[in-house]
Amino acid sequence: MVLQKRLDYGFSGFQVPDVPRSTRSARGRRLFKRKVEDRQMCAFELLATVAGDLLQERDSCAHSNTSPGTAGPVIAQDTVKQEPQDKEAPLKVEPCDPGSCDESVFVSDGALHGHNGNCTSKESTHVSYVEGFEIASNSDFSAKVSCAERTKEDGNQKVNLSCKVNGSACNESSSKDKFSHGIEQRLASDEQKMVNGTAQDTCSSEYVMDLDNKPPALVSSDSSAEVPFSGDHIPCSYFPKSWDNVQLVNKDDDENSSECTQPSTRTMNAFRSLSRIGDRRIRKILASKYWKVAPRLKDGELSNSETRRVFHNRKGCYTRQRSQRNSPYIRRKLFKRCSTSTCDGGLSSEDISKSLVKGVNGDGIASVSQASSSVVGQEASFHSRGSHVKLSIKSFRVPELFIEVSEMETVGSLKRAVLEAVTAILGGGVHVGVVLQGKKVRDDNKTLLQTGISHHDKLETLGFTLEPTLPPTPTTPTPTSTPPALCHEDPPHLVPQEIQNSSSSDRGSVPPPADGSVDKTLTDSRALVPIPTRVEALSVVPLQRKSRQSELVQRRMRRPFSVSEVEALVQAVEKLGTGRWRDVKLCAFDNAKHRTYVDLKDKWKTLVHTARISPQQRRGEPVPQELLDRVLAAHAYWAHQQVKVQMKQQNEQYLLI
DNA sequence: GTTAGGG
DNA sequence: CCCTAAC
Repeated sequence: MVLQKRLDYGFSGFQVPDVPRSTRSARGRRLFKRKVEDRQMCAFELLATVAGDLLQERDSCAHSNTSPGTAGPVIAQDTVKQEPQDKEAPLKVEPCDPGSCDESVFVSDGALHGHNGNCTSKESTHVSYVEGFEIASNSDFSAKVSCAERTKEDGNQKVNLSCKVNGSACNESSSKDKFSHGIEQRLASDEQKMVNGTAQDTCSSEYVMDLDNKPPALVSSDSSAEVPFSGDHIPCSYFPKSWDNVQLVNKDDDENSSECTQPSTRTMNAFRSLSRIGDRRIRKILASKYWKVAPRLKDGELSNSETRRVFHNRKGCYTRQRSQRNSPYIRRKLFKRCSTSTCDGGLSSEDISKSLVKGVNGDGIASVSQASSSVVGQEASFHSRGSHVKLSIKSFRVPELFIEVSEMETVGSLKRAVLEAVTAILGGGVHVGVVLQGKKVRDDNKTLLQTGISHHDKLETLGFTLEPTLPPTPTTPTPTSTPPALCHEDPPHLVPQEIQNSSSSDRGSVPPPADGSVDKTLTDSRALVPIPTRVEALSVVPLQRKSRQSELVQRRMRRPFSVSEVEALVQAVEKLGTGRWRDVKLCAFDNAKHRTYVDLKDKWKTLVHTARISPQQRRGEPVPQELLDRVLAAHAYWAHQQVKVQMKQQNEQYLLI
């Protein structure tokens, strides 16, 4: 039995066929490839690793998952049951509106919170989706439940979301009712939009329904049957509210998930296990140097009231978030680091104002809005002492990365490809832009107040962008006429200001943060860390990882040689000759950190080439012909010298022999 | 780390 | 300007 599972991880467009690899047909592979190609895949190690492991686990279960006695996409109610492993009360999920969910049901997750997913259902016919989940704590339910059904007309999935969730672990009945009611309300409100075909726009932190053209219940009892893509994929459009609260289930689940003794058990265990894997991966990533990881919460650390607040917050932000395009973004709890420079009022992290950053458009803009949807219980209090604008950036829109994988590639290859794509971007510099009311704030020297960012102003229109360090308007110092230091004239330290100014932009380095208060705030907060962003699609082919990766790595800023630099180079080469580029560098460009000896060598190469072509063919800032003549002369001279040296050496060797 | 050369 | 083989 292959269960339709749907795990959203905050990325859109990542699809994995729900079929054991061994049974994946050629058609399936083609479909998969097409899917991968059609939908721009987003890249994150998180995504790759999670998805890959999901596949592996799912496959491992699917292999032993045949239930020959079962016909059609039906899972008996009892098969969905999960044997509780802990003493916690089982999570109970049931459809509240059988009429609208007659062919579909529910699935719930409880695994992430330490529940064991003891799910029961009424009138269930098949498990359709695990729609997502909120990871809150192990003391309260937070499963997200959805129903899906196949429309009889066109086979499209119509989504009926009228499910009732009862978290039996939640002892407070009012809380339960509130939660259930909230779920119902929210799901019901979305149902209409879903059916109306706006589901693609429902990429929200709550859930995303993907109106796939595939029927949801291509669930076959025969795992050997060709079920290349049973409408199942891992759209990865959902990102749990707070990865920090993702809790690992107990380690015994590893064994349970591998046992796969019962279809439902297998599935649920697999799901739980997969979720945990995702968590593990997520944690791994979040623990990387690119993230500021908020303190982990231990199991049970969240009280029920906190959980309820989480839910409430979810509800609060839902309507905003669901309006987002189905675009990848990542939700992340980011505690603002309270440093003396940013929190001179002595505010603790609890004082951090609460804002929600969300992905907005294709430009990778994350906008900040005051919202009561703080991920984990941060209070929405603008502690505006000293008129500080306090922002808590919780998410950034993730740029789309196009991952091209051969259909013959393994999931591992895919993972590596995605990883490299991400690494390539993260390895380079990313700087932060500020968008206010849709306009990019370019003046870094303005104060927040002057820009219109203050604690008085509403911050809904404030957004941030993460951009490659390639500056659209380079702040490269304009070349001056002052020639660089020359080895035979000036001491190396007397390098023109032009070069010295450029010295801070060495290869791979991020331009220093602007002194503008906007950027200062952001950089000081350390909340804006290089989440990969790039507007253009990026592609990676696993088989050509190296070359592809090279395209992805942040390129150095292009810094055309000024005439004065050329003159310095020519002069140095005239003296030192070609082939001693390190000496040339030390002699004439010692303080020009952005000019490596390789650069000088390359420049000489281009100078020689330029001197040999007609002036009409030359581009860029014209180099005086006099300099070019000297280039040719020096080049010829040193070439001749080199020949002479070689001849001499050959003669010596000949004489020795 | 440098140099040389292809891309 | 990048990459890398060769040293």
